[in-house]
Amino acid sequence: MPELPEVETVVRSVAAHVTGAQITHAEVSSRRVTRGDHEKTARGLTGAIIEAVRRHGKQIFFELDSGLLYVHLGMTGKLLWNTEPGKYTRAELTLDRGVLLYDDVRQFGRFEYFREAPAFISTSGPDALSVSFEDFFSRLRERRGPIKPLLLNQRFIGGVGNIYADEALFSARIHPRAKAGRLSKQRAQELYGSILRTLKLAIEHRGSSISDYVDASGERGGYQLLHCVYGRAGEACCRCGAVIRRIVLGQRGTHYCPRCQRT
DNA sequence: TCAAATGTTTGATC
DNA sequence: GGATCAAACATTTG
Repeated sequence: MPELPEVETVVRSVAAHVTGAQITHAEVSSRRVTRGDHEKTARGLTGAIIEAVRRHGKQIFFELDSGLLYVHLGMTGKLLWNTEPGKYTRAELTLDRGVLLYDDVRQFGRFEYFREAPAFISTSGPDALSVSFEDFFSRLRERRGPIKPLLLNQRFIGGVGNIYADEALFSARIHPRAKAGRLSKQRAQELYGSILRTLKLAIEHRGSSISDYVDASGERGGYQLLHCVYGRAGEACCRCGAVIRRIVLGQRGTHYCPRCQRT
């Protein structure tokens, strides 16, 4: 479900409620989102104090006074503050000042306690909002494949998902099949700037709500109204009027303007 | 009934 | 060894 702007919005709304709170009780029912050991997560969280909530790419870290809670929303995960648990509630944390739920229909997400930061965290690439152009460009040049799937690769940069990859490529006028390593420095600069601008603007609009994304307070985002290509196949390009096309690239639906975007 | 959905991991293949 | 690609995961919705 969520990409960097949605995760950032969730983190901000959750952090405002839970920073400094103590977890008095933890119910964790899903073995899937805890990768097998839901009891470990429930035990580790009980009694812990939440010192901070951070985001790296699409990953969320609740820093505790002992250990950490790692949350990845996957496709359908939600963190909800002070709402009633439902059919898809996978974890319920009772805090000294309210209740935090983890809901996840498809259970592609994760909600897991670790005493020490696990190794897989360091395999994630630099956050899309923090990576420097030099780093971005030098690693871009090593890649021979198409640019779109590379932007979705979280080891390349963290945080860009299917919506914002398509929107950023449109903004930079780059075709999703363009070879990553063949982009000129100038076009790479254009892309880098487009990624940052697109993500920051989406954060200002509190993310994109395509189907059911909501932040911790149940609020929908507004950025979907500003999408130029994502979900607009068959409609007119807002820049040139050509018909927006949808193809499948790297197993993901990919939307682009065949006239504006060059390889 | 089929296709598609804001994502990642795994295993095969180049 | 690395990059790339398809399949798998589970469920809903059109």
